[in-house]
Amino acid sequence: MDYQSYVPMLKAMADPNRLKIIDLLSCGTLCACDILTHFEFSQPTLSHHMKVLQQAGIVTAQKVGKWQHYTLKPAFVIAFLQDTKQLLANDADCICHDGSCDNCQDQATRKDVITK
Amino acid sequence: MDYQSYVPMLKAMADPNRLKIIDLLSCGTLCACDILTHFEFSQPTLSHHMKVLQQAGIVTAQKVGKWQHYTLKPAFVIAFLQDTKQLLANDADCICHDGSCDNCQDQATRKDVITK
DNA sequence: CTAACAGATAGACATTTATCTATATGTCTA
DNA sequence: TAGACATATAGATAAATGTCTATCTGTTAG
Repeated sequence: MDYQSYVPMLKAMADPNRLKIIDLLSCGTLCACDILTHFEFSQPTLSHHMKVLQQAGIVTAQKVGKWQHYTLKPAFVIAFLQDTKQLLANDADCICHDGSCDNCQDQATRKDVITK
Repeated sequence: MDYQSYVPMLKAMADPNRLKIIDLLSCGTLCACDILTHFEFSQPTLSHHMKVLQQAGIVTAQKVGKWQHYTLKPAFVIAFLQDTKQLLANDADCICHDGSCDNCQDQATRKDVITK
């Protein structure tokens, strides 16, 4: 599979504060000051986290007057779920390349879990 | 949502080499020496990465003679996909707690993406 | 029993990262 | 135009992390 975009997404998500930000934004667009009310850290720290999320392609920013509006990118939601399913699926994309390795067993079971 | 197990999983996955190990194991059980052939780093480094994956609940180890057999935990596959869907879903579990915030819009669209 | 092999542990080191304070930039309002 | 407000940037620092070499433990085979 292609790790080029998936790994940066995982890195950006692998921080409890940023994960909570994503959770907040899964609700919809929020400005920085609204997000900040949910945390104990400082405003520059939030600014840093938002930059990380943007660079990972998770969030977009739109300036409206004084406010910076942050939105979860639909493309991220789609890509992250697809990449995750592809990673954990034991299917034709198995790294053994031909699906014939001794380890390519229990495919049906794994697929059940992933597609349901 | 509950970040207690999800964040450590994300942390463990957010390294390109460990992600490749997970990809390899999504094929099925492998011993350490087999995994090592796919990488440039040293044996102690692999040992370190496998420990991280175990502590995150992603992988189980079983010693068979000299060999350590590593397997992707089915519970991880299930939990990680569920947590991911719950995080990215814009549903009743929205952090606003009552689904009534101004931002709770476009729910139908997001849900389409996640459940299909 | 000894040597070879698989893997784990210890400790060091360079890099990354999450955070802070101080300050700068940009925007609105009185 | 001045001041208040929202956000970004700069620079510092402590902690975490990925990697290495050296060494240790445990298992198998001769």
